[in-house]
Amino acid sequence: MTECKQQHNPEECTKMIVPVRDALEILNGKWKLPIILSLTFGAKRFKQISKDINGITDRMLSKELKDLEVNQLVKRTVHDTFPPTVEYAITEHGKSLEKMITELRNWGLEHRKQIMGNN
Amino acid sequence: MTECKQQHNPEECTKMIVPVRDALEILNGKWKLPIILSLTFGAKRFKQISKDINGITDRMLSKELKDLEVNQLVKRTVHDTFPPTVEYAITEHGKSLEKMITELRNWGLEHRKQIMGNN
DNA sequence: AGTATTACTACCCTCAATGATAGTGCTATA
DNA sequence: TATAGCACTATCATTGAGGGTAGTAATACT
Repeated sequence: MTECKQQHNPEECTKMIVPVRDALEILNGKWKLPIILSLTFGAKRFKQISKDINGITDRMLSKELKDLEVNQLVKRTVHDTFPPTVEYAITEHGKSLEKMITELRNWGLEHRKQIMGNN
Repeated sequence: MTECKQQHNPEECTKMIVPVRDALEILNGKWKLPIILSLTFGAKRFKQISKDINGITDRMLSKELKDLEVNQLVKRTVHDTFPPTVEYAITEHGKSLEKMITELRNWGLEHRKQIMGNN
């Protein structure tokens, strides 16, 4: 971490923030990270993902999967069986989110403890 | 990481997702992580933060700071000088987000490279 | 006298995110 | 026969995130 104190170089700080905002733009909304996490446990089909993620609607899942595909985080594969089955898998690039999601998850667990404690 | 394969134990996966969703609920929106990152470089005043974060309006900054305060990620201190100055600082609990934000930031930088490459 | 700064609050508005519900074409199962 | 599952798509409605503009009380600068 470089320095970015109030009195020093405020523009440094602005620059640090940019890639965070980039990332947030790709991963925005309630559902993208849960979907990615679900797929880190193996390729899955549409209905399977929707069962993993409590409360997501088909409409949202469909849309979010499309977004993730466009951003190369998820790969969609159609198998030409009868009936055709569709499988979603995480890409290498998607896997690079694993560490970050783990940190987020741990923080979520910590936060719950923290809030419980301070009542 | 415990196992959570399609054929094995789908409920495991659901459980893994819960704390991620908890975290996302606290940190949602475009602005909270940028604000926290800005404050990891030292306590700052309102206008200073708004200068660090390009594009945020006073209205949003005010609201997000309030949210962060409620969730004990940011501490607000009023100094009774004339005129009174208000200082925002990150809490210990807020600091526990640092690793996660660093991971997110690195991913943001990686992602930019990735997307540039595949055109 | 006029303008700027600080740390906001109030009001109004728009649009994107999300939710609810239903439908489709096909197959498998009871 | 009918019921259910799959992988969606379409339509409609709602909500909330976020933006635009303005105002305020106090002081400080020019």
